[in-house]
Amino acid sequence: MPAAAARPYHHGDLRRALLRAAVETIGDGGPAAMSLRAVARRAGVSHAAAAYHFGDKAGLLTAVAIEGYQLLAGELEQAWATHQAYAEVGVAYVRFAVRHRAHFEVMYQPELYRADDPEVLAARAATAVRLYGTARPDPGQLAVGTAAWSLMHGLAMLWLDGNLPPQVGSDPEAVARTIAGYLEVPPELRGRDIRRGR
Amino acid sequence: MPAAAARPYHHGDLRRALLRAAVETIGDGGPAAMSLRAVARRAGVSHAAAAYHFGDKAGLLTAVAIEGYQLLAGELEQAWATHQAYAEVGVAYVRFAVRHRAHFEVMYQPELYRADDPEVLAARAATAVRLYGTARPDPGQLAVGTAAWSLMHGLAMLWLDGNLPPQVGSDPEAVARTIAGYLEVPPELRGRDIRRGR
DNA sequence: TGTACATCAGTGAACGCGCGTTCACTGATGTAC
DNA sequence: TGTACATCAGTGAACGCGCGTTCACTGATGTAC
Repeated sequence: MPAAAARPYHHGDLRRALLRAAVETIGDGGPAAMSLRAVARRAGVSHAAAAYHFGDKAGLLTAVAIEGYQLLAGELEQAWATHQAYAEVGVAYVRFAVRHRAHFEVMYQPELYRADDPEVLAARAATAVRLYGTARPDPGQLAVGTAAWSLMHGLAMLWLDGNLPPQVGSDPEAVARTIAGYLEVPPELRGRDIRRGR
Repeated sequence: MPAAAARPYHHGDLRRALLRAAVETIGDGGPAAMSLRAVARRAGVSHAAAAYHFGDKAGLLTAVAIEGYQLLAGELEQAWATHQAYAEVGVAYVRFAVRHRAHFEVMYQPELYRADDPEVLAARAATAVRLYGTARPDPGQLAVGTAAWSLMHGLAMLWLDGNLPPQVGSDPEAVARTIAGYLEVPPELRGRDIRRGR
């Protein structure tokens, strides 16, 4: 067992700690503010340690994107399992964007990381399945799914950028639920419509 | 009249040329790739000239944002004037994002520029009026307008990021028109509905 | 239980680079008389 | 028409900075025997 007083030479779980530090750094200043050096400073290690664990800067951002897509897929799945309502999947999407802003901002800027990484592709595909409701959408599902995704993605983006007028209020999930009601989703895709208590 | 052969010391319209060079540079590599030096190189002048005309880097990006909002407001207004259909305003929004990608990417990252600049605020307000159909939307207009804006903004973002599945095709305006059809817009806000030829 | 050795984890210094900003300057243009 | 002078537009060099990457190294851990 290492001595508890002085920091041990080996961290124990530095990779995870660096990942968290990266997310915090992005949360503070956006993806542009994330440098390997800034992340290492926050984690209290030398910047070479960050390069050691992730190879290079793109490797670290790729890890952030993978974690983000996995988190998002999980939350969308849980929303559907809990509510059985398509609208609530959209609400969960917006909630994820607001609560995990750093992940979200990285995920949707593929030029920041290695978007063709197998783990990225797999995690992103898992997200798409939840958004379209199926792995192989027919044309109708594709159109509705793209509309729903666009609706929630747009709200998330406009919200995060602070571009919406102040009158829309301060509760992004409520806004998401409201505007989801303006989308004509065919009943067979809709699920149990909790807005009307059915 | 200056000699046509050798480049004259005075450019004539260097400010405009630098602005165009900035847009081209952002178009090539995204906002992160835009530096005063890269822009000046592209315009064929010293980088100090760029600082002279715009004060600093944020000043140049502010100019890009202003131009973008003015262009967008003009195109939305023209779309309404031409089609008298709310859906076509949305299509014009997506078209603008695709055709003026560089402007669009800067506009919606307010931390890149001086978002509180009076010209920015004015041009952005002009855009908002076109999106909401009125300068002072009532709650219903606000909700529908936010839904429509989110829908088109989300499509534009997902399209530009390359995040949509390939099955949606290669014509963003057609996709915009399709998904606009899934939005329940009250008839009094809708305008002449060109989808049904009325 | 001990010992040699391989491997893993993290360090610290060095490198070259592009950057934003500043500043004294010079070339060109406009204007007052 | 000319001349002096102010102002505008653009230059080139210099500065200090943070960055990503590389590399020889060292401390710590695990393993074979």
